[in-house]
Amino acid sequence: MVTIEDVARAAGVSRQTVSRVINRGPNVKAEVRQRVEALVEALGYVPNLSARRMGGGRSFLILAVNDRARTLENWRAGRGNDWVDQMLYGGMTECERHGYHLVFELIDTGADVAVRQLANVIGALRPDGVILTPPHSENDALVALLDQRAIPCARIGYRGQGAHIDVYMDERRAAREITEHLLALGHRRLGFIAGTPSYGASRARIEGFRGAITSAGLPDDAGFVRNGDFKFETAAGIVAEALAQDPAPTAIIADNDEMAFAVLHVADREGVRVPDTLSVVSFEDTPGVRFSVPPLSAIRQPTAAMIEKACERLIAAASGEASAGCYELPYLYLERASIGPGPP
Amino acid sequence: MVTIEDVARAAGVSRQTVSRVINRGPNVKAEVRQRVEALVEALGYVPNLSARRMGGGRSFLILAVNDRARTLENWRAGRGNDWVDQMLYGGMTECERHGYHLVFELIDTGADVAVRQLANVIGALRPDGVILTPPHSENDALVALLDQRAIPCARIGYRGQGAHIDVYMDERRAAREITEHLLALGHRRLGFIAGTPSYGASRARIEGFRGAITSAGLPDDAGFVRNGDFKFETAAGIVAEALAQDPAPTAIIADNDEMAFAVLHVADREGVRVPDTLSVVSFEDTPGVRFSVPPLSAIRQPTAAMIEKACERLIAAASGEASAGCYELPYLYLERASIGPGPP
DNA sequence: ATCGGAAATGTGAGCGTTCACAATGACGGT
DNA sequence: ACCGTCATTGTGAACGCTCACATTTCCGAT
Repeated sequence: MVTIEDVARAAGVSRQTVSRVINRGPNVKAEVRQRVEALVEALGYVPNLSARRMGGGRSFLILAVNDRARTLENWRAGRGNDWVDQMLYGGMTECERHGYHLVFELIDTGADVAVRQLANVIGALRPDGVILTPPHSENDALVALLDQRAIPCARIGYRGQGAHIDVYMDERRAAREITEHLLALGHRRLGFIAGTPSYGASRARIEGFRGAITSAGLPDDAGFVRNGDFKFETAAGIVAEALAQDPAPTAIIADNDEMAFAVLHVADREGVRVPDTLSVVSFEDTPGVRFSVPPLSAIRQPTAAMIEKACERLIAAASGEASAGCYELPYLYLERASIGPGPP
Repeated sequence: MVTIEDVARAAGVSRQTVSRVINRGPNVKAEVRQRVEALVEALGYVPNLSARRMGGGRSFLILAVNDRARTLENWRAGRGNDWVDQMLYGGMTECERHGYHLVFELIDTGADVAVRQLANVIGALRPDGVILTPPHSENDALVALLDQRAIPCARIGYRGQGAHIDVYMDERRAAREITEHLLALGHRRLGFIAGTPSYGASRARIEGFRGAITSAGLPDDAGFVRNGDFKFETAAGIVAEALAQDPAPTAIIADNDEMAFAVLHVADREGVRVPDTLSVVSFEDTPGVRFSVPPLSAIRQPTAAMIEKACERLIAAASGEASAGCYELPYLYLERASIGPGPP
């Protein structure tokens, strides 16, 4: 393999000058820079990342951390992992732009285990930045560890005090807006099937849902909230019960696609037409929703964009820029056939 | 950060002895080994991968290469990327088991570009092994580059001469078996909507499909083949035309889910009931198929298992074991409601 | 011509490992 | 007690880069 020394020799300069050229450092004569660049190209020289890291302390690696249980569960269930997929998309694209590489790892949820596992990974890899996704983004012990090791950290789906890089969307506003949208369509009896309360975004959405109902001057029982667990079966039970009420809800918001599918399924079984007598909206928008019958309207987290932003800020941080801050990204609302006007 | 030297000092041994312990080398007294291991744990020592790579030539990195166009297209279309997702699952799980890390990269399709891009990535990362997925697994220039750099390489979905690590499933047999299954159900008029002919697996499946028809003693026109492009629209056109034939096919096999969805869509539009008068099978099985109406029967590539196997063999190769060879993995056939008996 | 200072370039050291080899220790056989 | 052998441990050097600093070159002002 050709090293920096080979290029230096060929160009008749010292390795440090070649190093300056690669790193776009100042104080290199234009003529020399060109000559070196040509040689780099001609010899096919590619700087060795390990050596760069040894010499200069930068690894050109960004570590993206996901929750093991949640990720594996999706995989094992054959359910796919759109979140992971979107992360990869946003992360890789941005990393590539800056000559960085993305390494994806899973760590467990428990506080102690998580810290130990993260310590191991950053010890081995020495990434220039770490992306924490829910629920790890809410784990202060992990953030403390990274702070102590002076590794910049970006939290996804979490809004802190501005001392770190926080990238998120406004879950509450999204829930509020979609609820207002349904109210404007004439719905007066709404249901929200939430996920587990431990899920921060879920709590925020419930707030938004309730807020919209209250602000519209409607009685509290115009909108009911039930906690599911993101699973089909549980949600199906909740839906069956809800549809049996009198008056029955004319619109249901589900916290994720699987539960929204349960709504469609039960509605079909009970002879309730969607969207004619029941409107359905989901808070996830995995690829499958386009093929459900009818296709689901959904609010989608800007996952790829969030990870892209996180990478961008982390790389900036590694380059010495000040980059902490709170970055709110807009969500997408994708209206499809599962939503329609309320009762006359 | 604590280094090997710190551990050595604390244990009262030399760094080389600590190195032997970490690498499970021979010739270390049990008592010393224990003492060192305890200290490693106590001090939280984690070997620095960059330094390891500098000293010993091993990077503990596996590089997984995917096709950029195909991957990005899926992402941009909001279609998700089950393949990538499955790769990650199988790859990470296996890498983690051996203290390895998986790095995922995209490269373009053209021969020259691909070689240049791969050269850049392996130059920077110096991975201990590279996984090539279709269509790169069929690109000899890439394999030659890796051979020249002495980096072990695993090809997914391709069967070579045994000089490399090839991991694949028998596409032809899968197609043959599903066709035979349809014939056994009484279908006598079958259609195969293939992808683009440049896709090797697609060609193999066509062979299997035709083989089954012929072996059953049926005339060639009992099974027709049409080339689509994996896209909904094109497939929809093909299906509309096919269903208008007399006699119309009673079973259609599609090369991927999107085209299978097109079959369902057109059938519904034309008033053809699935599975009553038309059976549908897909060759992909992304998560969404479970939610289609009716759910699609499908043959699924053992993607995660293939990548897992590839990683396992690559890591073995990096550890000095002989590991080249051809590894055929079993596919899965998932029968769902889209398939039924043929006409009486 | 001379000098000062900035721009351009070069030099030694060090990053944390492993390698190849050297040195020491232990143990059994004579 | 002594030697050979093997097991165990230690020692420089090297890997390919960047850092901090030293040196040289250049240019305009005196």
